[in-house]
Amino acid sequence: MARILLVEDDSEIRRLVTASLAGRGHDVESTATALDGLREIVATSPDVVILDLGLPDLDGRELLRMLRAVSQVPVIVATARDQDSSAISLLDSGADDYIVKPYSVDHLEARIRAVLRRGAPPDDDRRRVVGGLVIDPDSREARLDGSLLDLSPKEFDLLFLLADRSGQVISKREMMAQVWREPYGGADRTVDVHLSTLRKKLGETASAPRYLHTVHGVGVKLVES
Amino acid sequence: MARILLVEDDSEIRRLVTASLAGRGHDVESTATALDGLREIVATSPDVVILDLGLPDLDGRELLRMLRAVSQVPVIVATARDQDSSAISLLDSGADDYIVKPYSVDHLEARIRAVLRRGAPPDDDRRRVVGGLVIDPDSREARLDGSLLDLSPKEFDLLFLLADRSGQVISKREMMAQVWREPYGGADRTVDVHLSTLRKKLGETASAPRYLHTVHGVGVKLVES
DNA sequence: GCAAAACCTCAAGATTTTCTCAAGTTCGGA
DNA sequence: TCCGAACTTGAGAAAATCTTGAGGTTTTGC
Repeated sequence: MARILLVEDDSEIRRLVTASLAGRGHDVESTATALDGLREIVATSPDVVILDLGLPDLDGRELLRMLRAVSQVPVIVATARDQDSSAISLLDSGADDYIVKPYSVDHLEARIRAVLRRGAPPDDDRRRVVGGLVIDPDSREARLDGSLLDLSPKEFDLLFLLADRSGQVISKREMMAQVWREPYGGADRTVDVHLSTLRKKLGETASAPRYLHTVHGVGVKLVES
Repeated sequence: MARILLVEDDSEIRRLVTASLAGRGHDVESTATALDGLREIVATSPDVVILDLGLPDLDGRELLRMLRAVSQVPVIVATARDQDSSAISLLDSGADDYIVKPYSVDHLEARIRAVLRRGAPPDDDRRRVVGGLVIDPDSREARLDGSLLDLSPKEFDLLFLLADRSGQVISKREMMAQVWREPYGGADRTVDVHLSTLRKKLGETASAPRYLHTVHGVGVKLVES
């Protein structure tokens, strides 16, 4: 199911956890030291890392920092109960979840599933992608070439409408109907203004468009280049 | 009734106890060595472990430590009378109860029922982790960077709702429906005020959010940074 | 090439939404 | 019953957003 790297210095625990996760169909590697762990992460890019604190060679926070410099792999930190708060505070140092020892393999596997699920794109996401544009109505985030756009509500709705039917020309009347709530007439300049601000935020102009192409006398369509 | 693992090197005792517990409807496995016992625990996740001290291959305390590293299974330690004090001291090494040999199966079964009743560890927990935020609806505890937050009921429910769908924008209407029980309208400022107190307790403000991000005209979403 | 129509953009004013404080009100337990 | 925590409500201020008017630019039709 998943490729897992266990970094744990206690060889007995390592053996047991490895065996039981492998028994559940996972592909498990393990190392006894932080440095070996780092090496392994770089070499094999596992899906999840389970990282024991209290390793002999490196402090956990230190390791996480180094790890995050080279990888985005989800990390589950395992810690003894008396180090509890320390582990939790690692969550904002780049750890994705934590588990308190002693832990059952059931719990561990639940955590693994959770972090994997978290990273994986949700089943039904309603994202729209057009060229370098990504528009996600659930988080209401729009990105252009990876960087977040700061859009107002109407701007976002408008962009999503256009992206949802990218390639098609959409009339201003239809925009008025979909984004605003006014199906009747009222060909306002309001739409124009919003299109204008959108273009500005997309880094383009009406006369040199990259995405928002005016079709004179008809409407606007969203296509790349 | 229960799935029981007996770890006992004396084959005669093993046979007898197994037979009589099985005769009372339990599902009993047994092993003769500590290492086999560990393996069996990992493989089958029994409900209770009855652990004889004085096993040939490992010291009891040692075994308990290893066992606790991988499992939360309740353990009843069985010990000969002359080792009595040693068994009691194991109680704080992770044992859940102890029984002195020779014991009757009646007594043993009473102990088994007791430890099972005392606390079946929750199968799965429904914790949500978002950055340095940990929200556990089972204990109704929320932690920020490891320290416990003092939240009122509504505040907790609100935070959990947002964390449960972190990354997604949640409308105030939906909060009203989920946290309060008023699916109809009621554009109240109540939600606003609770969000405000939440932000205060999270050590952030609306204009400089760390977790609770307002999406103007739409709602609020919980994401880190 | 010319005029009309359509379109674009700016900037100021209007509107809506949100935030927070403070003052009630309710509810449950001592 | 009384007290206190929790919740609700009201109001004003602050933000953010939306709309509108005016003027300039591009396109279309002739």
